[in-house]
Amino acid sequence: MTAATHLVWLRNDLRIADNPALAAAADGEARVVACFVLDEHSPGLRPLGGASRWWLHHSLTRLAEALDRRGIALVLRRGAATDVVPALARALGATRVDWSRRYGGAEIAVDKAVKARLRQDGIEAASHNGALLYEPWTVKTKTGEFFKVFTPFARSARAGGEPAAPPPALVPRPIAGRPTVAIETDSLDDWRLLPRAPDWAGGLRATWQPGEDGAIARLAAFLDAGLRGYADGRDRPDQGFTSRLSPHLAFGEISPRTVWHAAAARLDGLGGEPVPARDVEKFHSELMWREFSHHLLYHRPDLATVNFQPRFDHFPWNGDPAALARWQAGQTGYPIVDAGMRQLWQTGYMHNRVRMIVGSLLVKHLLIDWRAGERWFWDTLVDADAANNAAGWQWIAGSGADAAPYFRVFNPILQGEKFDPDGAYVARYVPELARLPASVIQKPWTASPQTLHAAGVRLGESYPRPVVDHDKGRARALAAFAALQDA
DNA sequence: TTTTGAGTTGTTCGA
DNA sequence: GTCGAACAACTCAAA
Repeated sequence: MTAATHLVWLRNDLRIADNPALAAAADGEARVVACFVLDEHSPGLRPLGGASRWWLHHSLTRLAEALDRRGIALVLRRGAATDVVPALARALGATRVDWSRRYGGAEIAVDKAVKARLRQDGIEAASHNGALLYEPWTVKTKTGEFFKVFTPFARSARAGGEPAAPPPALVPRPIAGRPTVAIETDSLDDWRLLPRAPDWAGGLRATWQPGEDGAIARLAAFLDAGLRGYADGRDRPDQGFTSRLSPHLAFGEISPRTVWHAAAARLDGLGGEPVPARDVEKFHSELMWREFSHHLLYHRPDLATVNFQPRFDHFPWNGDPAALARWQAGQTGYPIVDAGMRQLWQTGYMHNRVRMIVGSLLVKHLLIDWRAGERWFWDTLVDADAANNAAGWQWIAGSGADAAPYFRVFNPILQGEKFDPDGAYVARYVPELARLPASVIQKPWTASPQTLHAAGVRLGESYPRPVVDHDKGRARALAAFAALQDA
């Protein structure tokens, strides 16, 4: 008598530990087969950006190795998931399929269709919570609505119960669990996820270790070196207080509850020096922002393309392509902005504080539609996440939930002086300014000719003048946004 | 139903 | 340099 087969369909949960879908599939005597489907065919699914494709290649490579050590094969397939997953389940003779839930509109539609097809075929199908601390539909206001303000959302979610502790690690399965028949799988190289001609991924390779082991190592490094002092240090792009777990969370290489509880454990000093409660609370709050973004996306599936506040639909955006290109290239003439955009281009990542500064400049000073920024981030960020990216851009534009007042326009000079006081961040990513003294590195156009000459800076040649004067840009933005109120 | 307090991340101006 | 007020009015969420 042959053992039953369970299929686990992995998507944004590329890990072994605390993976409820994998655990459900591996529960019992059945042999387990895992699959990943590169779906570039289903309607509405957004194609992965370039940086995400690079990350996915390496994450899948690591995952295949880790699964193989547990006697589980990873099958790679390309095509519309509604066809591919049921077909694979039938070919394997699988009796059930498990997966972790996704929260975008198109993703939910695909998953529903897959579930219906499987059940038609008499195959059990079960979805699990592998990505969130709180399912979006479980957090509701007293009147049954979804929350549109962060603080009451976070309070209400936690009042319903603190995040569950992750279960103990999955017990490795014996080699006998391997499938006895050969299963066709795509070659990962054929998917061409890695850039070539040119290979622009050098900076990514130097910065990141994709995969579950990399995620665990990053968490450990953060707990030891970033959590203590996090509440204040997290705003400093020149220092190393941020967790940098975002891409690992985006691909599900580590679960949010693993991260949550690992930070909470440091309160007591377990496994290290005790950390002030304020730092742990601030970090937990950032995880709750991730929850809130998913909450918003679930209730507003078009969050990445449609203004959360409809009155923004009439906003007179100025689509100046030359200005957008300068922003993308890190040539705006505002050093903190250019440092951020170049950090993004080189490493696939940008410090959170700097994301707000560059976003504000694009939307307010340049009056460019936030969706242009959202698309650029989607393509270039290794942590590109449908919920976080869309919610973040709508927040900075003022069109989102719980958004800042329109008159809150970031001053890129002041922000640079406040959060990169020595200019170390600018010097690192805008090397042509590295020799300027800290007093002018955030505003090189104010430096004397002697200072510029001594630092080897030729304004307008080696480094541009500001794309728009701050005071003029601010005034223009306030006028445009104020008109929105009267409309 | 009405009322009330509150709301991630800022800047500028004038004292 | 530091401090408080002004910048608008609105929406949200709960009492």
